[in-house]
Amino acid sequence: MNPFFNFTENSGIITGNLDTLGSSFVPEKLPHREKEIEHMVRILASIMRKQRPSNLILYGKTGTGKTSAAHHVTKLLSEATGPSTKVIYCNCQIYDSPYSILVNIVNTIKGDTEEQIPSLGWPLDRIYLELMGLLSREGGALVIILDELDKLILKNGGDSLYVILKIIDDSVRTITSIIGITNDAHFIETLEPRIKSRLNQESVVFAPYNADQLRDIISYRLKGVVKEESVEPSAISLCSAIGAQEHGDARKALDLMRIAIEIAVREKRDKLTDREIYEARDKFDMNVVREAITTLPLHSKMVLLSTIISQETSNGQITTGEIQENYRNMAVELGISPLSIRRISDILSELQDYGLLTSITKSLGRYGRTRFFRTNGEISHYRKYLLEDEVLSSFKGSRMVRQARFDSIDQDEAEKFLGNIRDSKPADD
DNA sequence: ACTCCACAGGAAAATTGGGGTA
DNA sequence: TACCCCAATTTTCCTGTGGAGT
Repeated sequence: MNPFFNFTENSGIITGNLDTLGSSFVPEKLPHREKEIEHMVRILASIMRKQRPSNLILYGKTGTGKTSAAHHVTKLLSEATGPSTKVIYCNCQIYDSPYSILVNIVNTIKGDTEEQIPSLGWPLDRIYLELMGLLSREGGALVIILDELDKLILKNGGDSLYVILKIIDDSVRTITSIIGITNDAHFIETLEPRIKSRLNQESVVFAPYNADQLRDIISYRLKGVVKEESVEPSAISLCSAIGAQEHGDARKALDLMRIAIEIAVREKRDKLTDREIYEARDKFDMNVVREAITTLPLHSKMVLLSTIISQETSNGQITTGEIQENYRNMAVELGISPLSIRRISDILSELQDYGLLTSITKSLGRYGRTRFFRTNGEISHYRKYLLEDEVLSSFKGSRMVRQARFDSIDQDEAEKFLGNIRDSKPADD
């Protein structure tokens, strides 16, 4: 018997495609976002009158439907105007330079029928000219969706945005407009005035969903995917409650539901209850950490491993200096040339951004000012995921000895020093 | 009040490596 | 093949900083 058939036969509770619960799926309707969508439509409607609309900025936390709404509205727009309107979606976490964004725009407009330009090698102005050529040829309208716009500003100031705003001015035959999406409401304030004024934006705020709204959303998305009677109402409520706790994050709530259904199918259970939701949550949290760690570049992994090794032996928070030292030793042992101290400092900040580490900056007076780091999750999990790396797997059995930076100081002082660290309260950010 | 530690983090220079061109 | 351009990454250099010691 082919083992794969086990998975087709008993999918008792499933009646449709689970992908519709994924974050990339754009549903027909977005419950509880009617007002926001109407607002967006009203502004983009200028395109129908061959006028340039204001640029739109969508604010809201993750999983509040900003991206879905942008896709939804632009899809409606395309349907209304036909192929003369081009919509380009650009995630600024991936396309984070003027260069890569322009390449993305040009290649999307060209589509499959024309030869794409290479993602590296061409000078910026040549790509820009190419784009201008395309735009004056195509006419119509161009809507550029810039998702995670704040990441773009963070990375290289307003430069990228400036280039894109320039497209708007320079494209005479094509109406060009931007939809910026961000979860950081303050980022606009950090922009240079010349960019801020050119952005002349309308903003749409996406408030977090509450548990009731999340329940509606989940129920709506579940239609046609699973048998209605096989999902207990309390499971949906629980799922919504968890999503509501996570600042009204519909993405997380839907992800949880999807994982829960997968668990139920795999375990051949015929009902979806709270139990599956709880199991899904545990799995979800683990997966996020695992994904974050295993996809890290080698040097970042080494820095993280240095951190957890130090933390294990000192059972407290450890300083940048200690991590640096461990990292260097590790590099020597592996025969890899270490990165500079400055870079490690940045890597530590990155690890913090990923939520793998937390730090507090503390001044110890005579003993300097430094950050104290601590892992966020289970050290054993971190270690397990890190050691999956081929290069780092050689550290499996071996225990690295913490470099005692107190060798030169006497024991009392060292104790006092450690005491300080333990007593220190985490900063409230 | 002043010093000085051990860094943080900004800015600019240097390196790396893909891709085009002669 | 040698060489130029370019963006991205990393290093080098630098100034700034909070608070225990003095």
